[in-house]
This record gives sequence, C-alpha cells and structure tokens, in this order.
Amino acid sequence: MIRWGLCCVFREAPIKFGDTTAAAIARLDRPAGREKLARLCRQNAASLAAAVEYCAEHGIGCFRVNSRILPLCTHPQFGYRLEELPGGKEIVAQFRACRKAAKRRGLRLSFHPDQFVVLNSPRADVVEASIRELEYHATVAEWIGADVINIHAGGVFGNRAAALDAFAENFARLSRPARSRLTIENDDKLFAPAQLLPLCRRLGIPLVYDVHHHRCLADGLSVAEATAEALSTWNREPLFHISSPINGWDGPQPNRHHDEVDPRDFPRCWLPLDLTVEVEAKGKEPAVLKLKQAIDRRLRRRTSAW
DNA sequence: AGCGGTCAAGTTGAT
DNA sequence: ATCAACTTGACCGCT
Repeated sequence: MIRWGLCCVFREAPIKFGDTTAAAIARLDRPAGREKLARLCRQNAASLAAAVEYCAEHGIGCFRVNSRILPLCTHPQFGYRLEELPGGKEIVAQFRACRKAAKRRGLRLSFHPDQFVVLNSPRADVVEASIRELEYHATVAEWIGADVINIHAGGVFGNRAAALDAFAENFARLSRPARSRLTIENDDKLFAPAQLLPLCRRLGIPLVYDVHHHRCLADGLSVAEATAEALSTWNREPLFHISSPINGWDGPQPNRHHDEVDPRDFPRCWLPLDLTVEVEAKGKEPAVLKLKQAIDRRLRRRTSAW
C-alpha cells in the first residue's frame, strides 16, 4: 500500500501554523516576546493535533511537520527551550499528546529541515548551527514520534568526495536520537542517488528517493534501479518524494514544482510497494487526494485485468 | 480589512 | 555583482 504524505500546510482545511520574525520579537521587551513565542508554540501544537486528525480522517497517512513549528527556537539571540517559556511544560505535553494521537491513527510524521542546514559546510559556524538545528528537530521528533528528519547532502565545495567525507565526519557528532532519524535525499543540482547510496551504506542511513530530482539530475541509474537501491537502505517503511514540473518536462525550469502531480509522473514500479510517498505540490491536501484517487484507479485496473 | 514587502540562517548557478 | 531557487507562506506595518 502507498501511504500518502502531505507537506507542512493546508490549503483548504482551516488549519494554520503561526510564525513570527526576529525583528518582531526584538521590538518587544523580554517577557512580552517570550509570551508571544509561547502563544505561537501553543497554537502550533494545537494545529498539529488538528492536522493529525484531518489526515487520519481523509486517508492521508503521513504529515511533514514544518521546521518552524517552534518559531525562532534556535535563533542565536531569541532562541529558547520550550520548557522554559511561560506555560512551556504544558505545551510540551500537548506535543507529546500528538505522538499518542498519531500512533492511534496510524499516522507517520516527518521533518524536512530547510536549506540552512548544511552538515558538510567548510564553515565551522555553519556546521555548528546545522547540528544545533538537527538536535532541535530530534527533540521535537521524540515528543511527537516523527521517525524521519530528512536533509540534503549539502554543497560540493569544489571536491565531491571530500564533501561527502565531511558529511560523514559531522554526522558522527550528532546525538543518537538525531542520527537514528536522519535521512538524506538526492537533490536536483549536485548529488544524484548513485552518489549518495555509498554514503548511505557507510553511515547506515536511508536514502529518501526523490524521483523528480532524479529526472532533473540523472546518474545512469534508471528509476527502477534507483528505487530498488533506495529501498535497500531502509530499516523501516521507506519514504520517497514525488512532484511534477511546473511547465512540463520540456518547458523552462523543469525542477520547479507544479501545483499538482501528474499521475503519469508516478513510477509504475512504486505501485506494488509498501511505501510512504510525500507529495510535494503547492496544491496541498486537494492535490494529495487527487493523486491518491488517480493511483487507486490505476491499481484497480491492474487488479481487475489480473 | 486588505495589501505588499519582508523575513535568521547557506550554497549554487543563471543573469 | 545580484538574485532566485530551494520543503513552504505567514507576519507586520501600512493604508
């Protein structure tokens, strides 16, 4: 069975996650700023609970949690530990309740930290900030029961092999909760599956196979081959990504995402798998449900033809 | 109430 | 040298 994944936000369902800016917090005195951050965290815990319920009710089996679920948590000036904010312990309990709800509803949760996490950067300050960010993700992941924290391999910095070695070195500095959840994803510009698979095996971490990126950045592996190789890196249900190009495969900027996913872009070889597929589409939950229905129809045709 | 510019952070490659 | 792109909008100050 395919478990369908929704990324971060809702387009039609009335579920909103709150956010703020460092500039806005800087304008407040410290108590007011911490009150505001606590309010946003409380709102986001409630919204995550609502997201879990919505997904479970609508046949969406996985939800990717936005990295800003605790706004500015790792900010050098305004960062905080949630337990220390006003009412923070209760908010942590709200997040822990999301874990129970997700488990009860069979929902998988994941993270995809943003582009500022560059574990293999030659800049020590960037690596420190990246580790801090991944440890924050791991903390929240433990609260809510997320089993995937997915990042890209990072930059090339003039030497691909050295860049992958640097990733491995800094990976070793992560805590066990972070390491056990970390996954890497092939990207559309620098690292294709064939380059990441050896690193995955060396570190014992899974490859999140993004077939759209693979179609943008080829490596000699077919989709079926990359699928098989990626599957073998997983010690739990594999998680892959799907999306469609905004202007078609022959149009400009084929790496940019369309609002919806063309069912023809869904690899045939994924159909029989037990697999989580996160749908990266601006169309959000309607796009996920539309693709799910199209693939369900295809599966029924296949079954009846049998 | 609605609008548009802005938002902590990195790296790459297109212009 | 600047800027958009990336997992993605939401905030906030202005009218």
